[in-house]
Amino acid sequence: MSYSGGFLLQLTQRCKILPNQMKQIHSLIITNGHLLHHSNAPSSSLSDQWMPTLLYNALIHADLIHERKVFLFTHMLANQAPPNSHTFPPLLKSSPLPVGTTLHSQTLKRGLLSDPFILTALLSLYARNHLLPHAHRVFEEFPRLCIVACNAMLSAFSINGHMEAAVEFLERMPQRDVFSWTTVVNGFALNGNFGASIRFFGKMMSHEDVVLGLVKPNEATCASVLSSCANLDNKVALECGKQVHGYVVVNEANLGVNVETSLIHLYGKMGCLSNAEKVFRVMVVRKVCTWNAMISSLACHGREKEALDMFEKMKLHGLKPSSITLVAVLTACARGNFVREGLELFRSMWQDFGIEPTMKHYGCVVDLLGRAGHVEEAAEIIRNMPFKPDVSVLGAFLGACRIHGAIELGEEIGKKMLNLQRPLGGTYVLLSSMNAEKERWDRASDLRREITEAGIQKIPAYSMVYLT
DNA sequence: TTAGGGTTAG
Repeated sequence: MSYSGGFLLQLTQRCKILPNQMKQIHSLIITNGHLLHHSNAPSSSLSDQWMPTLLYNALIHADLIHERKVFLFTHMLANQAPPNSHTFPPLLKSSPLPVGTTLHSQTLKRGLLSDPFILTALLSLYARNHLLPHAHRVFEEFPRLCIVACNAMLSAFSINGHMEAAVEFLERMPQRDVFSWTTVVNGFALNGNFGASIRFFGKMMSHEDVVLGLVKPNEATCASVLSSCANLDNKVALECGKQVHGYVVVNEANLGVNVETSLIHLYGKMGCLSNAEKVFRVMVVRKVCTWNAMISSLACHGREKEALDMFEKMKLHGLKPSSITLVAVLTACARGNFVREGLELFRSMWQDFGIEPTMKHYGCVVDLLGRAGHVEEAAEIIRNMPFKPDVSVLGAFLGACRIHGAIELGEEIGKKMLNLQRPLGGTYVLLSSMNAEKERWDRASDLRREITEAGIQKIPAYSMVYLT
């Protein structure tokens, strides 16, 4: 088996090969008596046995697709190019658990298991597959403690929800860098404890690491804490977010696209649309997620038409909408009563953008039809879904049934919802209210009684007005 | 000297 020059060239073009790597590849080809002129050069063949470990490593590192990395790895073994400590980390990083464990034994067999880069990659492999004890065992294998290994261990605790252990570990580390602190700030957020994430950021800022100038929060830290502020959804968090915004403006030459996107998300979610727009307008680089944040902010605050205009603009900028963009745009359609546009978009999203509708998209389109009074069509969508609807989809439908008095359909779906998961007080209340509105008092009070009998607590709803 | 740890949108 052999590589042709054309294949090699294709591979190197697809991968991000550095100039000096390219020179190495080129010189290899020349020393083998073959010359590459241009892309459609006659396919000169290059025997694999001349491709040394270094070249395979460069290709494995550069390739974006895991399967191709594995292909190159097996190719390398078949051609007696011995893998070394540089070969495994990029492979392990993209490996699912079964492949990763095989590679683990390969490193053991080849005597590479004391290499810190390989150990870090193994630690992360087990951590992201929720095998914390395995990760910890790998951590103990490190011949020398280093800060990167500690940070990987911090991340392992965070991913697996052991935040107390993470904090304790961080406090006992001989030294911490900005990665250490960011990992924990983000860890709390990962586990849904946004308040703790913000408080921990505060702790970081008053810790001697920062006070003495040993550590300085960077874009990742700020993006992470801003996202926690947005998710916490209260006035204190908005104020905290504004402080972070101020900090970044004073301390950095430019904010960076991730911080800017988090700011748009924060301001947009809190209803400060003018602030969100101000950030958006002056941005130099905008990513798909930036547009997503702006579109959903507009969609959720009564500016549905502008959200749709923004979507058009995004496409004009040559960006490819993501699954989340479609959720935001469909939300805008549902709330703005753009039924035709929404349905068209939903039906063509696969064809136009290659995006498969998920539960969220179904939820949006059921909401879209339901709000507009097309209850039967909404039911039809649910019946034809390729997977089982969850409470969000059924809930949107039930809401529509209530608004439009479709009591029979509502009862049917309501029952499904009650069977689907642990009974939710809200579902009973909604069903009961629907019956009450139709003056079916017996059924309404039965449902109310079922709530008490099942020992379900309905969390009282509340509204709040912030004074600015 | 081609390598390891933390980043935003629903």
